[in-house]
Amino acid sequence: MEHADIKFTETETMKDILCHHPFVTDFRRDILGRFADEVKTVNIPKGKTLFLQEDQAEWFYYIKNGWVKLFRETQDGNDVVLNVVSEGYIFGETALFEQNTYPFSAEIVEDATLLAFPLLSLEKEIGQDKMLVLEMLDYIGRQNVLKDLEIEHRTIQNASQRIGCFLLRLIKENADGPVTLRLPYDKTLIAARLGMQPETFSRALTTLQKKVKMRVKGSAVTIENVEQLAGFSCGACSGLFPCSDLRPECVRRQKTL
Amino acid sequence: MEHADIKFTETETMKDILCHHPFVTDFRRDILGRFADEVKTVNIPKGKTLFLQEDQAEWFYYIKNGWVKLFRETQDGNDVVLNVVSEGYIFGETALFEQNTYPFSAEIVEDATLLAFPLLSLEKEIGQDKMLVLEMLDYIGRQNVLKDLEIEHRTIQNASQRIGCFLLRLIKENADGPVTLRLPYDKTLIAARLGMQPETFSRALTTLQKKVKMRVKGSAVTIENVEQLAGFSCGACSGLFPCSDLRPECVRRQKTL
DNA sequence: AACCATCCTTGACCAATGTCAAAATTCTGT
DNA sequence: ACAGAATTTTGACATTGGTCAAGGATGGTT
Repeated sequence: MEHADIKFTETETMKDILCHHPFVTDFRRDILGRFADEVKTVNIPKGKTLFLQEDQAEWFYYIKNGWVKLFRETQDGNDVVLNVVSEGYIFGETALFEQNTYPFSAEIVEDATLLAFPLLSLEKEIGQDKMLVLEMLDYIGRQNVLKDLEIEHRTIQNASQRIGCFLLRLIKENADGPVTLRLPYDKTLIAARLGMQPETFSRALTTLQKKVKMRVKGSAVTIENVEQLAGFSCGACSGLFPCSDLRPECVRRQKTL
Repeated sequence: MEHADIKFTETETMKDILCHHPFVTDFRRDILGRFADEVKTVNIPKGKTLFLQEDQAEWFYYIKNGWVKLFRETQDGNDVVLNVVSEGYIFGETALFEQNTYPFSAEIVEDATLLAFPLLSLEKEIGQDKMLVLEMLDYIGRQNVLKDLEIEHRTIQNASQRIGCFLLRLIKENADGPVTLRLPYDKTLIAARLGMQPETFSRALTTLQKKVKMRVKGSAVTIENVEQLAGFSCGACSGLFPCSDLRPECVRRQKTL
């Protein structure tokens, strides 16, 4: 694996971008002023490794667009994909709790534009800005709840149900009729994201099409009846569809601490 | 399931207890003064349900002793055990990030003594005490990393490896020779904690005894060679034995934000 | 000690997923 | 449109873990 050859560009529309981000939106947008000077925009092509687990951590990242695989490698050489994240997600900031080393590796899996913030600045700001700490606490607290959900999914949902659940969470709007969507990255990676082998994914997807009204053609998926799919997948989950949120990791909660 | 008939007792040695707790130790012990008035000690027998997922959350808890099962029930009636936690663990505080409803259920699985803190006080103090927020951020941040580890375990370790990993984390000291320990709660529950059926647990434990030098007699387990067990289990993990810490969820990190 | 309830183990069988190899399909650049 | 690479699917089979039912073991109570 090859480390990313990161190209730093101007900070340009930093504020515009960040002002739409859940992590710092809603109140205290002015904090951005302090960060903006130190933020770098980086464009990274598919396939590059951003950092490896245990690396000394200098930056944390905000995803402007693209997809990033967060994963770990076991002693005996297997990969475990913890999550594959996109626009609006922040990662790498938990290095602050782990002696400034990243607790997982990160690889770009679809060409991405990231904003890189120095961890040192975050640490400094956290010590000084009460609102920022609260934002951060809120963000990480909700990540926590989502990770419990992930544990739940990997424990009791079978392969087809996990795929159905994955598809449901890709749906943006509350459409009544048929919904068509495009798989955001390789099927092999989706399989890994869901904790299964590519072959199992392929077969389970076929099974799914026999159980619920839907069609798959390449990376295009048409779900005829969202409710039916939800019935199939969400029965093996403690939550009801639509889950707390369609892209829960990227959305701020309403309440303010 | 029956709700706990909580008996409130005097706050007695509150400070003594809390001053040894990672959550509030190290600096700002004086914060306890403010909490101590509102803390209740509760003794709850095995089998009682403390709260259910989605319940309106009033309290968060610190475990003084005993064991508590944190779990969820799926739509179709299955239980998923997220964790089984004991002395030193804090739970229920994430309700703050979920509109004050608990994101999982909690049941006492071994007679427990808990300290109950009002969530309202926590919320209030968080808004006022910068150090407390930092402590909390640190605590929740490390929980986050541990949950990733749990996802990893449930994804790639097989049944025997998960059991071995579980046993290793029960070992308190760095013993060279044979180590004897007692399973802290029912085997059926350990199975659920590790995401497998009781029958699978039973058989996998037998398998484990064939693969590494160890003996099981009832709830007593003697591990002849800890290194060998670690070799067997930790190969399918991204970490090396001994893991970051023996009871990582209960230990403060060295560094201070 | 005898009884009961609970917990744990075992057997027989089944279902789900993983593995390995090969074929089919899709994608990319020319 | 084509060649070559990469991705995905399929087949055959192995392995793991789940299910159901029965049998032991264990612990507490009388």
